[in-house]
Amino acid sequence: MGMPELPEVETIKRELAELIRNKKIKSVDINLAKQVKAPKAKFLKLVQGQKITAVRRRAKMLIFDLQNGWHLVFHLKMTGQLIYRDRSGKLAGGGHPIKYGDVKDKKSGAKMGSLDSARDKLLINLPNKYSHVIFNFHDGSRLFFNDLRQFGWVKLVDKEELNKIDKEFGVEPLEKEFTFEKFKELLLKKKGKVIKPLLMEQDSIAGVGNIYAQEACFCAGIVPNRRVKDISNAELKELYDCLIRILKLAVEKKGTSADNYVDAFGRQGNMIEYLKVYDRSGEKCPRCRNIIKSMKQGSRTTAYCPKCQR
DNA sequence: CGGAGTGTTAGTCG
DNA sequence: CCGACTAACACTCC
Repeated sequence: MGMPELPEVETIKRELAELIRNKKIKSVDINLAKQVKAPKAKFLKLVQGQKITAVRRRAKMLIFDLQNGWHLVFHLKMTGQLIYRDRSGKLAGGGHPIKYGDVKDKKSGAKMGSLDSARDKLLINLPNKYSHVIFNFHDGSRLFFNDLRQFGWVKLVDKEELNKIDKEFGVEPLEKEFTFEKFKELLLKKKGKVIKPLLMEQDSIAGVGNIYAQEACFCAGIVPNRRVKDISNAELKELYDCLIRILKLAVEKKGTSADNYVDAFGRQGNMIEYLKVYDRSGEKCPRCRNIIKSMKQGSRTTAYCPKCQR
């Protein structure tokens, strides 16, 4: 559970933009070829020696612009990580200790990110057995593409292919063009559909996944299996406001680390303590103290409060 | 020890 | 076109 959605990828993007923009890729180690969606020789030829001119995000994808006009596109899927380390191989950011999220695991009570867990220990050892692609920069710093479950990928695309990918995705919910009118128009095009899974359809609204779709529904007081046609205009406005507010807060908190996600420094995000229903089935609703329930929608879990959400 | 659960997305099938 | 389902994978939880 807990995968990079828009806020997590946005966090990595902002950090990497500072860390690797204008750096030159000296070499790339491809340890697991299937995660690189290009012939290896072509990939190495077009990537090695190139300067990264920009780091961008589209939906849940990270894009590195290369000086030669090609682009690296990353999708982290569920357990992908992009972690930067300077030439010392230790902590980025001037040698200060990593400030991990001060978040307690609600099951064990142990502080997450306290370097107690095996995963945390793996994390400070880079490369580790999940470091499937490694970018080595000219200054000795490195970028590790780790992926436990190996669903993530990096593609090498030209401008035309990038445009094609871009067109497959919908509106960016934190951009100006995501107005309430646009939101309504998108939803009402599919008014027979169930709201929560619809919020996650990438070709309508880009970047919303299972966590933030659940949270938006809770915030708006809408039960996640309502059909769009049964939701009033006032409720849709509430949902729209909630979605934007939650995504912005999540970016501010550097994302949700429910499981594998860490930012470009290898730090956990701090959003989990602001989540109201996600992974809280069986706990008390923070609003009405009734018990939070969960249901399956498609193959994914949705948690909701049966009293607060109608 | 073993089976279920975890979630993103492409793909298949009816 | 649509929904339902599965595969890809590895680890955790019960």
